[in-house]
Amino acid sequence: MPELPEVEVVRAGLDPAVTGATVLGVTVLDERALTRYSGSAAQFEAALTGRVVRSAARRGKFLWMPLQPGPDDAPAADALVAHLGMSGQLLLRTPGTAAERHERVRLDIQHPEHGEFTVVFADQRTFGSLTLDTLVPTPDAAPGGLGSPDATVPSQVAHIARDPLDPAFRDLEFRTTLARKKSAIKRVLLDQSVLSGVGNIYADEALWHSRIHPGTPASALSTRAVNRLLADVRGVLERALAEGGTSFDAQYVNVNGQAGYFAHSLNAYGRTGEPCPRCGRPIVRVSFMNRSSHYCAHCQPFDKRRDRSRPVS
DNA sequence: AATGTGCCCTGAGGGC
DNA sequence: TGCCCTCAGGGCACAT
Repeated sequence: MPELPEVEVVRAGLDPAVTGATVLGVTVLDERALTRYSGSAAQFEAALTGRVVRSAARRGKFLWMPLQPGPDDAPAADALVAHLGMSGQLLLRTPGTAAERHERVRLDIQHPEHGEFTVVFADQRTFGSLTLDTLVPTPDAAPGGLGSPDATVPSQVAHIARDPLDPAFRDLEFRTTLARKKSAIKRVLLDQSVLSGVGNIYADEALWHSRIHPGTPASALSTRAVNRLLADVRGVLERALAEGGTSFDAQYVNVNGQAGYFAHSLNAYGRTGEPCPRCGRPIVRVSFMNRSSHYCAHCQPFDKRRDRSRPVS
């Protein structure tokens, strides 16, 4: 559920507290939070303790905190990488706070000016994870992501495309890629190696704004349609960001545990059976790629002969 | 190479 | 009351 706007809210909340802070201690309460990490929980704790965080950075839905170089004998770890998965949260708490319900990892840090904080990684559905990773140069020599001081990304994030709000995102390359893709446009929007940061909610919203059926082959879209879609993707992401993200339940929150307000602004996602805000006909829901797609069959028409989605009873 | 499918996980909510 | 089912879905391993 956390997509680009939600993850960016977390990054922006984390950045002032962690930049320049020293990791005083690390506690792994549940090793499932380290599925992307090759070592043991003890190794993770040891490798991170004592390190100094340089910033909080983000590309798409991936977060990372570049670290200042550790001692020469320390294991190679250039950054702490976090992915929230579906239900992950990074919370800023005061030291000694009681454990969150689904707390998986706790970092105690000390900021040179703001004092001590506890960074809690909590995750109900355990699809999120933390890991330590090396940083590799970006092929285009542009900054690795928002909040990254240099042109590097964690190696595990290298295959993730830049997100559409990244100044180094290349619209032309995006159009070229879409022209070669025969997959449904909804699938392509969710492909983080094509563009990152868009998940099920904002894919449905952008397609609704652009009046494009989610099953339309990407290559069938005109240049004009792709440009409109990209503009609508950026529009929904920016508006959601301005409202602090989307939340349906207690799963997505900022670093202070507060929910965003964008759910009130959704036009298609989660509105099955409700009138389309544009034409008044009911929003329909189909199951597609093991996910739900919500759209207006009138405003977003499609040639059924090429429609790969199937109705949900 | 490109495309599509299945699975990891927990808790909420509906039906009976 | 409680049990079983479905749903939420990001990312990746795997199959074709």
